[in-house]
Amino acid sequence: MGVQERREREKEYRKNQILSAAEKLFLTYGYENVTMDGIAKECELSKGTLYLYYKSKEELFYTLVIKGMDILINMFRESIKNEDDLINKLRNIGKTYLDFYYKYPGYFKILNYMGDHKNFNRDNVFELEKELTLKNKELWSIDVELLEEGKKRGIFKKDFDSFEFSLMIWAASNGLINLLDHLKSNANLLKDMDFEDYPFLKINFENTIYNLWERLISSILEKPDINLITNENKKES
Amino acid sequence: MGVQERREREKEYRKNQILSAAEKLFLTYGYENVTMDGIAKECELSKGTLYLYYKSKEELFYTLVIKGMDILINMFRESIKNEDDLINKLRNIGKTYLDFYYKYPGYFKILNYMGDHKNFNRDNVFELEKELTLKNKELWSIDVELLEEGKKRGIFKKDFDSFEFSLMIWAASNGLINLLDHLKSNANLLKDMDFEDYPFLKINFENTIYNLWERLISSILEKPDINLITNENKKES
Amino acid sequence: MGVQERREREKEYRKNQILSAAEKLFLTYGYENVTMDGIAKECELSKGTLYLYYKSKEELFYTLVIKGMDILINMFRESIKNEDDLINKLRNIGKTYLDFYYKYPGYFKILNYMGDHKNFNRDNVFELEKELTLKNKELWSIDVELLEEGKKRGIFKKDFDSFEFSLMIWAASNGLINLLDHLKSNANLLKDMDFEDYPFLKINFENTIYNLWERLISSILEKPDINLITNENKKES
Amino acid sequence: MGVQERREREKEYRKNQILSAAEKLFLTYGYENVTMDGIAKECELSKGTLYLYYKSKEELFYTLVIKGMDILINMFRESIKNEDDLINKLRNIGKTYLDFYYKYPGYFKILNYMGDHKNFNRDNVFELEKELTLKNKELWSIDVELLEEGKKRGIFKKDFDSFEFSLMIWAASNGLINLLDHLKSNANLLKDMDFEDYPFLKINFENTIYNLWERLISSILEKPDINLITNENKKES
DNA sequence: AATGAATGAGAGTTCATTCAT
DNA sequence: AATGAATGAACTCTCATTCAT
Repeated sequence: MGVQERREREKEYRKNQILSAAEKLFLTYGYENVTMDGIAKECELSKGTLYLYYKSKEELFYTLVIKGMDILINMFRESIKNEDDLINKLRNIGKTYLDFYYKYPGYFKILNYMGDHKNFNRDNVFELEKELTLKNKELWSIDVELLEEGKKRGIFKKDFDSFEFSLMIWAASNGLINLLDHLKSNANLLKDMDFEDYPFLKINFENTIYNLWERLISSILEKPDINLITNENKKES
Repeated sequence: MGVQERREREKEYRKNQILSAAEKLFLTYGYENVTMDGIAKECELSKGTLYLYYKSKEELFYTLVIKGMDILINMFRESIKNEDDLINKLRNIGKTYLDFYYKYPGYFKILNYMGDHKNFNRDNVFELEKELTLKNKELWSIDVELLEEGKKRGIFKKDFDSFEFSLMIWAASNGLINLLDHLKSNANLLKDMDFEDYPFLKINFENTIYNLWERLISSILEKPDINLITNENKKES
Repeated sequence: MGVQERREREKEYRKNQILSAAEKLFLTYGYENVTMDGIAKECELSKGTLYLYYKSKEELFYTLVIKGMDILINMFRESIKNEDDLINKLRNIGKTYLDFYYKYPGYFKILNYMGDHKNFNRDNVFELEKELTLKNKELWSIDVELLEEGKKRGIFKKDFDSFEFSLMIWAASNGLINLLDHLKSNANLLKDMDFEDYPFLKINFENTIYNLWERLISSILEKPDINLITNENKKES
Repeated sequence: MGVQERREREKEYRKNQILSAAEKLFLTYGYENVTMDGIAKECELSKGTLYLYYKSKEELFYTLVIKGMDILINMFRESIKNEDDLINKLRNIGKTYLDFYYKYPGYFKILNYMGDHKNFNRDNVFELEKELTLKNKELWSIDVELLEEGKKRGIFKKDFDSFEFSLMIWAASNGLINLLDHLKSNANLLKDMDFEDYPFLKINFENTIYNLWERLISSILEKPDINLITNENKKES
């Protein structure tokens, strides 16, 4: 019946309404500085209603983390589907991670420096960490396969460990984006000081992260004749 | 006179006594999982006394962050003092950051992903962020100067932005160490799953971070004939 | 007409459906450990529907107490209907109270130590206590009449107050059954201690309560030549 | 020092202050209808202070139960210390139980029909029930020993089980006192109805309970020539 | 008649901070 | 200077009841 369908839709809508409010607050203030009262006020529902849709604050946060991971994985898969060139595939992965941050800065944060599991109940931590680890492995595997294939085809050198390189490039990207985020979220603060002319406020991070990937990719090329993206041809973000 | 001096000394002693207890607890359990009661018990003073020396829990934490930064800055300075070779100086900075993590994992954490400022009072956040930014700038400047000098001497290429590169290499290192820390603190969890044979548990992180630096440094060398540290000559940690 | 009748029947059916669910839960878990959600789930109706038939959780419980009292009264009446001997009539009343406990332990409980009226609204307490008192009076009157008749017929002594004796024998029985119930519900606990061989775990309560009645009845007999039920001829429960 | 002593005394005073408030409320309204807020208000302290002296609501209640048990045991011991006659010793025990109720009605209630352990944490229930059972056994043992000695000396018949009789007389007394208490606490209610002339409002319970004991003791005497306390020589309470 | 989403007051407990001693 | 008892606001979570559909 149409009634049941509508109910289902409304239910889904509410769940999202709550999740959005939670996302906004968790990302801004961190897990322990967000209260259920706060989330209730943010989504203009009563506190009791929150518990109709999520059985605890923990579950609400947990849901957010899982959702973020799924988005990320999908974006990675999409980014290499229609690209044939091996090196470009690698590049796309790098770009995609930055894209993810731009599109979903909240999720990016939650998946990163908000990811220490506080006093979560042990079962939740276990499951959460298991899922995160599996997804991460999946993510890194994409790189590893590309690198291995490149070695076989003689595009990449053979004297490095593909998994280690994959981990390195991924972690490094993470570090850069985190820095970017930190600077962005403190931008107003920095302006209130006398830091307007500080060099890191003028950095084009998009370019910097491409730069990082180019340098690292270049370092494993059998024939490193590829032109780096330099300051001459960077895009303004 | 002597009396006042003694008083001053005793006051300093108390402040340190309290800070040591706070350090032990904050660095182990994180800001919100530590109570003033806990700190009082740890340093065997009464709760009231804590407030005689620090005006709030916030200030106590704040003091620790600053202390951590100072430690880091000093380690950086030390690491290049007695090294003449420009490239080795750069390398030393990379190594030092990892050293800092190994020696002071708690401080590393509070300077990084514990660095989201909770709901600190605005004045404290402002000052804290200001100091952090200044120290960071100081830190990056060391790199920038080395790079600029290298350019002048013809050791490094001239087509890259020194500040951007400095930021990049530092942030990338940060990302790698964070990953290392995350894996370490979840090692037991990962073993409880069926992840014992997963590749990232076997990675030598010390080597990986050197590797990262070598690749990035190599990418800016005018004559990239330097041998990378490869899997053949890595150290076991 | 037929429609209205059907409606009436359906209404009655719903009321019973709800009451049965409530009965099951209240008698098992006690008033405060039962939620309206729980009752709704148990009778497979929505929570809102409950309020269509009973105006509050209180009223639902109240209805059960009254129901329990009616069951008890009926059992008492039945127990003496077909017995001619005066002394046996008295004995039957005693037996019946134990029977009631065995058949309806939940009702026994709510009529006894669950009978402290929580924070019921004053009107309900008033009415409840009024009905309970009336029923109790009815119950005790049965004894009183038997005793008075016995006095008249010269079977019982004349130097005691019938009402006082009736009260005494009833209250004493209550105490014994309560003890039995308490021991039963803590039996597992007692076994977890080293109390398995404790004497009260081996007591045959059925026999004990008969014993009590025999002793008390015997104490008012004009010719106390009646044999007590002793350990020799007790029944196993 | 005197200071420390005073502190100790004040601490003890506070503990009692809180316990008294808790006693008053728990006994009147029952465990679940009393809130920590309520207790705090009653003893004119803040809610937080309660937790300085008792670590939970449960512990507060638990403390009350234990305290009540100790009082009761002591009263029993005292009641037979200076009495040589065996039968009088038995009588004293009966009297003492009623005394306990008159002196400490709150504790009496807590030890009886408020004694179902709600959702207490399992460890507390276990310990509580263990202590209660041990004390009860101690209490019943006094009777059992008296009865056994009486059998040996030829004062009591030999055809009954001492433990069963002890249990019976104790439980019966309990039942009577509970009834008394129930009637007392509903006396106002009963007067608001048209029950002023109801027979149970005129019962002298003190006499009734003596009466019960006399009848039961009499039923086990080898030579039952002892005069019962009758309506002629009863005391007014 | 029946639903079940929504409410909001209130539960037990924690803890940074204050202040009389 | 040092104490630690006292505070009270804030926390997460529960649940009887209401009401639009």
